[in-house]
Order: sequence, then C-alpha cells, then structure tokens
Amino acid sequence: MTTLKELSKLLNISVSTVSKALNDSHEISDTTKKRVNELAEKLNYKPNRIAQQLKTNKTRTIGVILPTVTNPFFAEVLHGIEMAATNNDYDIIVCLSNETLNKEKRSLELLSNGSVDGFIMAVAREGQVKQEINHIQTILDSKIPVLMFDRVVDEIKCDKVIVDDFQSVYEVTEHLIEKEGRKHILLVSNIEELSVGKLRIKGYTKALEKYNLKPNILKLDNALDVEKSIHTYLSKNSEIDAIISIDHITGIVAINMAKKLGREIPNNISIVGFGYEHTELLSSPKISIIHQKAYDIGEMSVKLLLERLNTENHKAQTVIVPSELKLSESSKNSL
Amino acid sequence: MTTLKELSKLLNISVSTVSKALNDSHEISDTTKKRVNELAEKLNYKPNRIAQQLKTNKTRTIGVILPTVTNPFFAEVLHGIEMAATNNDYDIIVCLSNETLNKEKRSLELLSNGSVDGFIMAVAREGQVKQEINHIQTILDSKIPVLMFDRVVDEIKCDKVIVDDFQSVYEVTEHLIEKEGRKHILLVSNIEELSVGKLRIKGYTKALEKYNLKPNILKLDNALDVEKSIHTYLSKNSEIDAIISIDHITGIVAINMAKKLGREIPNNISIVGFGYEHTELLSSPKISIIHQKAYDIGEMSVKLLLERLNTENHKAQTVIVPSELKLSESSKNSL
DNA sequence: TTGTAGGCGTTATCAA
DNA sequence: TTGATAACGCCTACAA
Repeated sequence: MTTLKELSKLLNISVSTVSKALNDSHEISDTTKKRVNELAEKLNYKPNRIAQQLKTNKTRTIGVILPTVTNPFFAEVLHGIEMAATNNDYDIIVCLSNETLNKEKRSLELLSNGSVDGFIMAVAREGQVKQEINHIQTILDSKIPVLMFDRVVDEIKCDKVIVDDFQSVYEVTEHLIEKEGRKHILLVSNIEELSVGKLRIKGYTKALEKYNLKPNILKLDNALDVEKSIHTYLSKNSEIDAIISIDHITGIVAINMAKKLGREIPNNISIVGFGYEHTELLSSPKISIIHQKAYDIGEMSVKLLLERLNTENHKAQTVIVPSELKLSESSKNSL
Repeated sequence: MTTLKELSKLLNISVSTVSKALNDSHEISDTTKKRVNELAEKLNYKPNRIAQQLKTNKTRTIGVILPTVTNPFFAEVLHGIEMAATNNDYDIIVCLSNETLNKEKRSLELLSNGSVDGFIMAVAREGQVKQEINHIQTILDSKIPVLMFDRVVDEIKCDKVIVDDFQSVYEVTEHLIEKEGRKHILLVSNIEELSVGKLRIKGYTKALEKYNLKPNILKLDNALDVEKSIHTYLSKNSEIDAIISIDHITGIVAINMAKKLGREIPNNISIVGFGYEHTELLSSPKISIIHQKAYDIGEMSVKLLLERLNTENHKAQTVIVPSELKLSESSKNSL
C-alpha cells in the first residue's frame, strides 16, 4: 500500500504538505495540489484506515451481535443495519452468539478493546433464560454505547428498538374473535422463554380474557417433531377454529397439518403467523402474517446508535417499530 | 480506555516495562509483573486493537461481501464463516452488495485501505450478468487475497470454494429417470443467469440427453406470481411426472401447486428442490432436497483464505464441497 | 532488570 | 506556501 511517506519522497516534498494537499487544504498551492493528486491517483493511494482510526480514536465501526442469522428475522434486521451503516460511512463487524451466553460475552469483550465505537445487539436465548446481564452492563460502564433490539433486558438502561409484540398479538386475537367469530383459538409457541415470546403470549391471553375465552397454548420448545405435535393436537381438539403461531415457522406447518386433516382454510379455521419478507410464498393458501418490519428495526437501530455517538449524553430512549397485520387467503375476511 | 501510559504513570515505571510485563517477558522481575498485572486487571486494561494493527500491519479481520443475507444459503454460509473466523481469532466485516455491482465495487474499494487482510465473496448477480470483473482483479493486483465461493468468475485466478452444481443435478436427474421411472421432468429456474444456475441446468440437460429425453424448462426470473406460473404450467402439461427446482423456494411452491391440482406426491409426481437447514419443515409431504453444505462452504472458505494469508504464494486452489441428496416423502423411493 | 528511542501512517500545531 | 515536530497506543531493539 502506498503511504504519504512514499508520495512525499517521490515528489521531494514533506509528508505534511502531501497530507494537506490531499485534504485540499487552503494552505497549499494549486500547483502542488495538482502534482500530489496526480501521483496519488497514479499509485492508487488510499489513506490507511487503521492509522486514521488510531489518530482520531474513532473507528466508524459498529459491532453487531446477533443470536443467529439463519432466522429470517435477524437476517432482515442485519440487512437493515448494513444498509444504514453503509449510508453513514460506517462498517459493521458481525458476531453470532449462536444463542449462547459464552459466545456473546466473548464477542462483547473482544470488540470492546477499541475495535468498535458502539454495539447493536439482540441478547442470546441462554442469557435471557438465565437473566445474566453483567457482561452488558460492563460494556456500558466502560462508556461504549450499546443498543438492544427485539430481545431486550429491562434492567439495563440503554437505547432500545423493539417490536409491538404485545399489541400486535392482542389485536390479531381480537380480530379473530370479533371479525371472524372465532372462539377456540390455539396459540402455538416455540419461543415462550424469550422476552418477545412472553409478550406475545400475554397479548393473546389478555385479549382472550376480555372476551372470557379460555387460552389454548401448545408449547413446542423441545418438540422433536413439530409436524407431529401440531397434527396430534389438532386431531384431538377438533373445536379449534383459529391458530396463532408466534414464530415464523410453525404457522406454515400448521397450515400444512390443517389441510392434511381436511380442515378448510379459511372457512373452517384461520391461521396467522409471524413473518417477514418471503414468508407468504411458502404456503398455499398464503398464510396471514404479523409482518415485523425487521429491515426498519435494523435501520432504526443504527440511527439511534449514531445519534448517541454524535451527541453528548442525551437520555436513553426506546423506540417501538409497529408491525403490520397482513391478512391473506388463510384468514376469513381476506382483503 | 486504559492505556499502557496510564498504567506506567500510576506505577511509576516506564511504558516499555509495563508492556513487557503484560506480555510476560523474561526480562521483567516477578514482583513488577505482579504489580503491573494486578493494576491492569483492576483497571480492566485491554491492549488497543487499532494500535496493534497499525504496529503489525495485520488486522486479523476478513472482509465478507455477500449478495444478500436473507437467502438462507448465504445466511448459513455466513454462519460458517463467522464460526471459523472466531475460532481463529479473526473478526469479519460484513458488506451486502444487494446483488448490485455498485455496492460490491464500493465495498471492495472501501475495505481495501488496510481495513482487512483479505476478502471472502460471492459475486453479485448484476456483476455476473454483465461479466464485470475488473474491480476484483484490482484488489488481487494490490496483493490482497480474495476467495470466491459459490458464484465464481472463471477468468479470475484466485482460491475458490464451489458446490458440485453440475454433478448434483445430473445425479438427481438420473435418479429420477432410472430409479423412479420418470420421463417428463420439469426444471423450474429463477437463477438461470447465475454461474451456479447455468451449471445446474447443464447437469439436467446432460442427464436427459443420455436417456434421449427432452428438456422442459420453466424460467421464472421475472415472474410476478410464481405460484400462478407453476400452476398454469402444470395444468397445461399434465404429463409432467417430476419437478426439479434449482433454488430454495420454488420447490416448495411446486409441491403446494401440485397438491392443489390433485397430483399425488410421490406416487404421481416427484419433487426435488435445493435446500438447507430447515427447508424440509416447510412442506408436507417433506420436499426432497439437494442439501448444500452451506455451513461447510463458509468454514472451508475461511480455512483456505487463512492458509493463503499465512503461507507464501502457493498456487490458487479450488475446492468443491459436495452436496448431499436427501430423498424424502416427496420422492417415490423414499428412504 | 528497567528505561530510552524510534516507528507503524496519519493529522494537527506551530515554525519557517 | 511549505516543513518540522509531536502525538494517537503499542511494540521492540538497544542502551543503561
């Protein structure tokens, strides 16, 4: 890589003159500027990023710590983060915790040595179950901003971007009851130990309470065979006339199983799931989804974090990104 | 952040002594080592990564440039890359080209200023269509190693990790003909302009040639409604007794459409797609898939790149990661 | 056993 | 208008 020093030698002028010329300083004559720029161009000079970072003590890099990236929700969030970061001339260093506390800790620790200006993260399942938060608080104490999205730790004071988990499920449940006349709504869950799962279940139960209906919850967390579990439940409980899946997979499975059992969708049973970009393509009839604006969540996370990086201690804020109910053929009153 | 200088001041010893003590140099007395380490511990000292990078001219960071991360194939590759990188104490900076040439160019350019030691990339769709490769060659000319995976540019000499696209489709086609007695095999494609798409199609046509069968190819590239296109084709061509989808979505759609048309799977028609981790869950009957070892591809990519970084110019090599045919209920002779 | 000095590549201050 | 010098934080050859 070409350096300032090399340029300065070749041109027989000082390093500092070269530097100023390249930065178009008014102190430098047009003729030298021209000479410098031409040679720089020719040798494809680029300022060494690492040296700049050392000098300015800013990395323009965000550490992004995700539980996984094969879950389409996190993939789409990452997409949003990457785009927003790029648009603001930031890089992202991505670490995957694989839902484990250890890897999450390690990543935070390793990157908090000056590698990044701040973090965007969703906590690992294990950490959320065990309620461990010290490693995150440590980072904050060392004055590195952390933004948490989706899965969030209430006890930690920092910027947060969350989804309207409670509200969206509450509303869809209410919709199923009021608009579609459903009375036996099953909730299928494989994430009930996550903060988001708890909120979604709460939205469901609260709505049922309002109408004096009784909850039916099928927890699949350790189920080896999701298809079979759902199939069995449905065949044994023929009164079920609606299913809400609170993740992005089991809703599709529910559609397939309902069809297999000869249930007519949506006449006989309505099915709603959580979904993202291409979820709808994957079932026939198309599944109704609570569409989480994952991309927006990513964008918003970057926005908030950069605000914090560029402003002196304003108060921590929490932004809720509303999701959108997309009713489809698998819902009775399809739009 | 605590620095060596701060420690040295507090302990009234020189910076270099502190540095040596922390690096457990034999030059330093045990008593000083102890003093230094205790204070370092107490103040949570961590060597500044940026300074180390500047000093050693090594970043221990890999630039990863992906077309997208919402495609589960690339998500899984990223997973493999991240894990392998972490295991070797490397970070990854992730950029998404969004399948555009511009973003890909920009990312390569921005990171080639000393930010990374090397690149792992799959080229954007646009670049592959337009056959533009100069930006990649430029990076290689500047002595930064590039490893290409999956979508690959033949004209560029560099390490490559690819899938056995031709072979796997050839074999599955042969299997459908020989073992399942299929004669009217439809290939559904939405990636025929990619290097991998071309190879898969070639595998299909070559196999058909061998048996003197005629190819049926349904190109969906610009199809607004994939479901409808497949539905229409199937209803007009009732002789079709097998479908091979060369991507990870349209196979699922094909299953749903075949069912809708009353076709019996697998008695009446066999359906095979490309897939990854959870693809099988999404259809009933479970789709047969050519399972690409995306995670392995990521791991292998890191392995090869690190080999190149740590060894003097050995020759460029290409590794083929074989995929695995997983026959399922949607195939006649299910295992 | 400890300390001094120089340098990685850049930028900023001050002097010429 | 240009150049010398110092500094960011770390490491290391060499001197003490």
